[in-house]
Amino acid sequence: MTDRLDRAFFDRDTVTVARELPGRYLVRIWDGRPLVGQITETEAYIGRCDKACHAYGYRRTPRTETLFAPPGTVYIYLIYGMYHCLNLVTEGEGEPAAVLIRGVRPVYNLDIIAENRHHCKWDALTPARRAHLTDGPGKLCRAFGLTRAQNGISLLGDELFVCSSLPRLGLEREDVTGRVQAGERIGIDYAQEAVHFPWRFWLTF
DNA sequence: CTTCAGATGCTCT
DNA sequence: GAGCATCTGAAGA
Repeated sequence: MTDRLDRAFFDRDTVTVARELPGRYLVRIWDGRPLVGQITETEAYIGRCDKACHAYGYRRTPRTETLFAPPGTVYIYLIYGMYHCLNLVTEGEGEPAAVLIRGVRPVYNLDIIAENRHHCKWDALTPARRAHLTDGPGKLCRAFGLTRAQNGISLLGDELFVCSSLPRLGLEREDVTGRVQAGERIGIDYAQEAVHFPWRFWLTF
């Protein structure tokens, strides 16, 4: 069986969830096939206390409505008019908070992932191009076919979910706790003191 | 390797 | 109308 992360995993402190997501597998069912990426980079956003969060101070607007949904809900928004960002809602219901997935490493159905990004096969990509295929929030959404059409869906459904292992695909659980680094978040210069919160986590080699 | 400009449309004031 | 949780290709070092 696949050990899929359930609501209880996401119904915890957001920074803890963000720290524990690297190394797990993001699974997107695309045209009936699983596109899989190993999560490599995350960031925590917490409405209660974080000026970088769209729902800072419990700000409730049409866009932030999804952040108030139950833990395990998918929050996707459009950024810079052309890219999407994937977030996973955390903490208790009514606490607007989420983890931004900033990067994954492609591990299964590589040809489809390459096709979605560059309209070519995986084998046609240079090592440098492979390394950067899904290493940004906008890139991975493009590669995994995620848009606002998926905003509000649940990770407990069958379109998109996160697993600790996928034995049927030969992907075992990895304990990467010793390889996770923490640092400041990216691209939030407007967020004053929150700029320095060490709420970004990434996998090292 | 690095910097830099430009793309593009939604969201909230 | 201003700004945005980004990415790309071009140009330079």
